[in-house]
Amino acid sequence: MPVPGIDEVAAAAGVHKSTVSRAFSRPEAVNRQTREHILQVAAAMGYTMSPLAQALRTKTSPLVPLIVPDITNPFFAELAKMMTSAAGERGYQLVLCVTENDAAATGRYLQAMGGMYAPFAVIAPSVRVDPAELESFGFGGRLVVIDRVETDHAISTVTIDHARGIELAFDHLLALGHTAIAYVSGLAGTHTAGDRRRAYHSLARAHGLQATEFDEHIGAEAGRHAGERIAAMAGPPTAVIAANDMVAFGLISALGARGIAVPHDVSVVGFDGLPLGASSNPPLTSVRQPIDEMGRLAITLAERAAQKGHVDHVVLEPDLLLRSSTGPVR
Amino acid sequence: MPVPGIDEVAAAAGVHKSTVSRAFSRPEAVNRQTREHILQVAAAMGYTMSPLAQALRTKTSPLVPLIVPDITNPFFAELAKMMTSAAGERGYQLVLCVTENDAAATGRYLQAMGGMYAPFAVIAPSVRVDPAELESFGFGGRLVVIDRVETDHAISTVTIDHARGIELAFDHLLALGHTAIAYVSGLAGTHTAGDRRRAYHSLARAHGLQATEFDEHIGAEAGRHAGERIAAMAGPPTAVIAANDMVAFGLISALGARGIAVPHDVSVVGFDGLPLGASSNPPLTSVRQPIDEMGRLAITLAERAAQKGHVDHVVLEPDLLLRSSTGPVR
DNA sequence: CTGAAAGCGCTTACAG
DNA sequence: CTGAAAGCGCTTACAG
Repeated sequence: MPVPGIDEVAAAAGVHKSTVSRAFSRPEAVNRQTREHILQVAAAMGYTMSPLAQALRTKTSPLVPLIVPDITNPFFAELAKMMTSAAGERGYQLVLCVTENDAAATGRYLQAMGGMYAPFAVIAPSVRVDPAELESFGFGGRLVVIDRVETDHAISTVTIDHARGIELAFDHLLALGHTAIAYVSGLAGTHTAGDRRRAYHSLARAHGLQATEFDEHIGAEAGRHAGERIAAMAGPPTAVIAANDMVAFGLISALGARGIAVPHDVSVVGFDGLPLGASSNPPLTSVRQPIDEMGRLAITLAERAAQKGHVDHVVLEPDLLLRSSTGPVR
Repeated sequence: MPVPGIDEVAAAAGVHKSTVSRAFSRPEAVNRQTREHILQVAAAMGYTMSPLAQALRTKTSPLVPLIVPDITNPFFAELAKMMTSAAGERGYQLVLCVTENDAAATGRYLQAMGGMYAPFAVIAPSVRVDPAELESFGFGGRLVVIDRVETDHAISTVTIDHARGIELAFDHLLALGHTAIAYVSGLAGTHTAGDRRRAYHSLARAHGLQATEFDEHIGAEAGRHAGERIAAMAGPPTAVIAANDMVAFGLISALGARGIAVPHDVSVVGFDGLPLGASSNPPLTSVRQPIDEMGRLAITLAERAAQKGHVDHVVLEPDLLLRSSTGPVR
């Protein structure tokens, strides 16, 4: 049997379709008995409203796009998971859009989702976004990006205090007696990337320590590459801060392959605090981002931007997740 | 300026909106000059067709749902990535639906996507799927599941030969001289899970070896738990086959925490062949599933089911990805 | 090849 | 509280 439409339900219930419509969408606007009868008839027929027709007519839909560069990156997977439930709790339906680092894809997704009457969008970029360009895709300021943005543009943002995160890692290593602390970059060109490495360099300077940065490749491969370089050094660092957990995994892997044990020979701290780090060898000490809270806030800010035109920039505090990849210098 | 509609474009181009519609949707049905003029005018106005209105009118859309239990699981993330491009190449738009292991969510997603006129759906289940129930959600046989299905139901499937995969791992370990080979389960109750563990047991029997199975918890936690148990054993196995890579990671982590080195003290082989395994410590030897091909095939089978009602069951061959987590028995 | 009309499945002022 | 009508933005036989 084919799916029944609103007219068939109306006929079966002996009312006009506008009454059926109201019974579903504005229940308080219809007589209780009528409504219950309609709902019963509808349920018996297996009727559900067409979200398509509703969206077309009302020019709004519950679909909210989350645009991420790569779902295979556990950080974004975690973010997607958290935001799916955050969105669901507020009556939205998250739709995950993956750009695969295609520069034009963000615009296409925004355009497409605008056509679906998405009320707003959230973007976790892989490269620095141009707010002016972003605004041109029909969402105006009904956008929140999970990164800083260039200027004081009308786009809300949620980030963590990256400098504070790096400081947490640095201080932890200092307290363990380390003075030869290196940094492995390996993030694409977001503000996030810049903020973290800048924080590392100014911390090194402030403590009168030599800064050693490894900055080739992206992600786990950056870590692996740095591991090879470190293994070949005459006076290698005794501790390394990785720009994120994936970088740290790659680093530890490459070090291990060359007989350098973590944390025995070198301490490593990651950044992100992914659950995956609890199952790495050794379990990874890492600066934790409150991903759940970031996701929740992104939805809240986006709603506020859409409804009242507010633009906010909220900065959350990271904390240090102590596991087993760091130890005293020896 | 608000987004222009088809009528405004028609007016600006001096034609009827049906001609504009044709210029976009059936270009060969309109005079070349007229068409080019329309397209130009439309482009100048920034016009794009409403996918919503199109879907409502034609009762078809390019949206195809991929339903997965957990996007945080790298296997599903990998699958989602591969299928996004496979779908894109064929003119579809993948929409990722995450159930979070909520049993009723699959039905809800199917229902919702049916309402969006999705042409078909693909499901990567976390528990054994009931084909009869699945068919009740409006997709009929326009469904492919990535797992075996119970009976010879009218639902297409794509899987790999799990028994062969386990055999590959087992033979590799045997060749390395291992005779005390354990198995860590830790998958939810799909056919995939059952096929793998059955294969292990029958291989052990066939070779006259003792079967030792650890079967508590799910995913990385199952691995960690097994690691603790193994560390406490009087005569521990010298090699372990993990039901998937996440289980293997957890296992190696727990073993490492107790001073048991892989592969020096025990060899470990995973299952899935995730890219992540290249950055683990040590890099993980694993039975690789051809995820890319599985994704591509899922789309193909689904199309065939939707268009011609064909149902297929294709079984792909895994291979062994040799990395560094296995070594000769000592 | 192009236009006029009907209709996809809903919602929402407007009457009553 | 309920019904009748118009309309969201398209497509597609049907005429011409």
